[in-house]
This record gives sequence, C-alpha cells and structure tokens, in this order.
Amino acid sequence: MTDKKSGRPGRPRLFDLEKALDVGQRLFHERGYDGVSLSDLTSAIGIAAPSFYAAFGSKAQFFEMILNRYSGATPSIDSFMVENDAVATPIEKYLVARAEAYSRDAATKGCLVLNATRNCSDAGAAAAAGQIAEGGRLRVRDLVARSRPDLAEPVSDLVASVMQGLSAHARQGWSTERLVSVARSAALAVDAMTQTSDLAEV
Amino acid sequence: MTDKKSGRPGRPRLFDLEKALDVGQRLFHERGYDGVSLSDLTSAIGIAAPSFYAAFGSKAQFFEMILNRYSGATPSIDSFMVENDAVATPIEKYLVARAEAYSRDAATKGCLVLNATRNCSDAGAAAAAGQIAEGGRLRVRDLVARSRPDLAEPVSDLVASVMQGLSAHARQGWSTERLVSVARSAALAVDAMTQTSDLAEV
DNA sequence: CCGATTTTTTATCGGTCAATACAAAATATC
DNA sequence: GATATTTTGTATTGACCGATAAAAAATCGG
Repeated sequence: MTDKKSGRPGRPRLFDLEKALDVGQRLFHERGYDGVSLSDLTSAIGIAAPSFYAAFGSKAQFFEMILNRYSGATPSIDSFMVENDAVATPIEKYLVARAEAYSRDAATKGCLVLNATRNCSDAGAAAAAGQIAEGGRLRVRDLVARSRPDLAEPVSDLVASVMQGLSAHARQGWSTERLVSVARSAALAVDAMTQTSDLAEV
Repeated sequence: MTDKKSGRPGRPRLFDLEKALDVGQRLFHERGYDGVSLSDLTSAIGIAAPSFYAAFGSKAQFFEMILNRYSGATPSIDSFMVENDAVATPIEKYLVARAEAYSRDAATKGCLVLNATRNCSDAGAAAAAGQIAEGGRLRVRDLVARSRPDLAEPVSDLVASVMQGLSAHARQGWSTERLVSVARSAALAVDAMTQTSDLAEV
C-alpha cells in the first residue's frame, strides 16, 4: 500500500515524523509541557501510544527534540548585528523581534524554551531548556564582549532577564505594543551602560 | 486534654493553622504548586488528608491563602519612596530589594507569586497570583504617575518585566550579585526614560 | 449524665498519568 | 513462499493524584 521505498524491512510508518513534531510543538507552546498529556499528543497526531513511544522514546525526549527544533529556527542576536553598530542597536532589534514573535500568535504566546525553564516537571527537559536559554545569553555576551568586554556579563544578564519578562507577560496576554515598549526601554538601559567608560580601554 | 477555651463545641483542632500555612508556604516556594502533592503537605504538616480539607477546603484554596499571606508580607514600592526623590531612585531600591529577597534563601528562590503566574496548573490560583502581581505593578505605575504620568505605563511595565526575569533567574541559581546588577541596570533605563521631556508638562 | 458539634483516624474513591505487553499486520530480504 | 523486522491496534499496567466516606474520639452546652 504505502510504498516509501525506505530500504528497511518491517511495516512502514503510517504517520509523518515532522508533522508529528509540528503538532507537538504547537500543543506544548500553547499549554506547556505538563499541560499536554500523552493522550493529548497521540490523539492530536492521530496515532496510538505504542507508535509514539516507538518513534520518540518518551514524552520528555519528544519535547527535547521540539525544543531543539524551535531554538534552531530562532534567529540569534548575531543576525541583527551590523558592522560598526553601537552595542545597543542589535540588542534593541533583537529584543523587539522577540517581543513581536512572542505575541504574534495568540495560541503560541511567549518563548517555548523560556516557558519550559519555569514550567517543565521533567528535570532533564527543563535542564535542556535552561542550556538553550543560556546559549542565547552567551551569544549576547560574546557580541557585547567584542566592543565592551567589561559590559558583556551585566548586559547579557539584563537582556536575558528582560526576555524572561517578555515571555512571561506575553503569556499573560500583553499586546505586542506593550512588549515592544519594554524591549525599547531595556535597550535604553544598555545604551546608558555604554555611556560609562571602560577603564581598561585606555 | 487540649484546653484552648475556644468557646466552640466539638473536638478541638490538634494542629496550628498558622504553622500549617508556614510549612505549606515553604514547600510551595521550594517546589511550586504542582511540585507539592497533598500527601507532601499533610505529611509535612503532620495531619491526615481529611483534617487538611476540613481546615482549608482544597489544595488550591490553601495555596491562595498562602499567596495572600506572602504578598501581604512583601513591602510595596511605596515603602521605598522618599519625598522629592527622582522616579528612578525608589525603583532602584525596590528592584534591588527584590533581587536580594529572591536569592536570600536557597530553598525559597524567586518570588512565590511570580513563580505561580507561570507554574500553577490550577486556573483559579494562577489567576489570583496574576492579580497580585498586577497589583504590584499598579503601585509602581501610580507612584511614577505622580511626577511623570506619561511614563507611568512604560516604566511599570519594564519594572514588572525585570522582576519576572529576576524571579526566573533566581530560580536558576543566579547569585545575589548578578541579580542586583540586573536590578541596577534596569534602574538605569528608568533614569534614561525620565531624561526625556514630558510634552504635557509645560 | 445527655445529645450536638467538630476533628480525628482509617481506608479508600474514581480519575489521570506515562508507559508497556501482546499479537496481528505490513513490509523487506532470501 | 518463508523468515526476519518493524509498526500497528487493543487492552492494560502500576503509580500517583486530589478528594471523600464512615465511624471513632474529643469537646461543648445543657
């Protein structure tokens, strides 16, 4: 019937792995890790539990795959950096872009990864989310370090903190305009920080 | 045996309501609403389930009592306001105080209320936490409105967002120094915002 | 003492959770 | 066609969840 010419023996899979991940991502983004049960997943994907476990191992592993997919599809701060721009410029663009993304779709509010850092009962998956979030912060830190190494840590810590606030309040239903305003205000702080002189510079 | 001279008929309660709330608050702050089961609560308090339900109604009601206790014991921004201070001054004091409180005890990291806004599977309790958090924001908003009504909303939104970040990262184990640094950076943003002129002022 | 009232103790309740046992079905290679 | 391999469908599994039924125990006002 289904001739996928997989080359492997055995009964062929009747469902699409990527579509299953899409469905799962939407559900998890909407309701969080613990808000989605296995029967929610299997019925939304249109498969039975054993098919799910054969394909993905466990609910937590499935979620981690989705976290990685999501973070891979999310632009890092580097994509907002233009040569010779002041530090605050790419940061403002980055934060504004996140604010817009977090509130674009009412069904998927906030950041899947940042939500998972506060939401997820599975210790392994929560740790994975934390690692991904920390990776994002490190990119901000390294970008800032290029021009102002003295500000790398404090600026990236502020940016990471504001992003948690954006994600939290996106979930509370704040409008894009409100979130963007917060993003721009935070960029003002970065700008003010860069007004201070780097004593190690001279 | 136990002569509490309550004046009421019936067998007297063998446990202390306030101590039970203290125990529950500690557990909930440590592990979150869903991380604490009823058997966790009853065994920690030292009572059986029916005694718990007779005294508190339900797990969610018990949690809401604790949320109200916690928020009642938390100083609002008004307690940091000194006559004729610039807007950014009480905000910086407030944020720094929160940063310190969130990281003071390793067993109770972050803000119980803000954590609950992102953590709590019970819709009613989560809504209560959201209301309390919004109440805190409104106090910031009203304080700012006294001198700069044009900045009341954007500043209070920024403060609320940074507090979510402080609470989130306190739970991630960030040091007091790091959190205080974020608090001070955010205050820089407020200071920068007040540098802009209020067009309605003149 | 008597009943009325309240809390205690013990033993569960039905529901939901993530995960699995088992055998039938569908493909590959030989 | 025979055998090996993989996925499928059906039916559960044991653990844990929040909440409760029922009766004994402890206090009250009379």
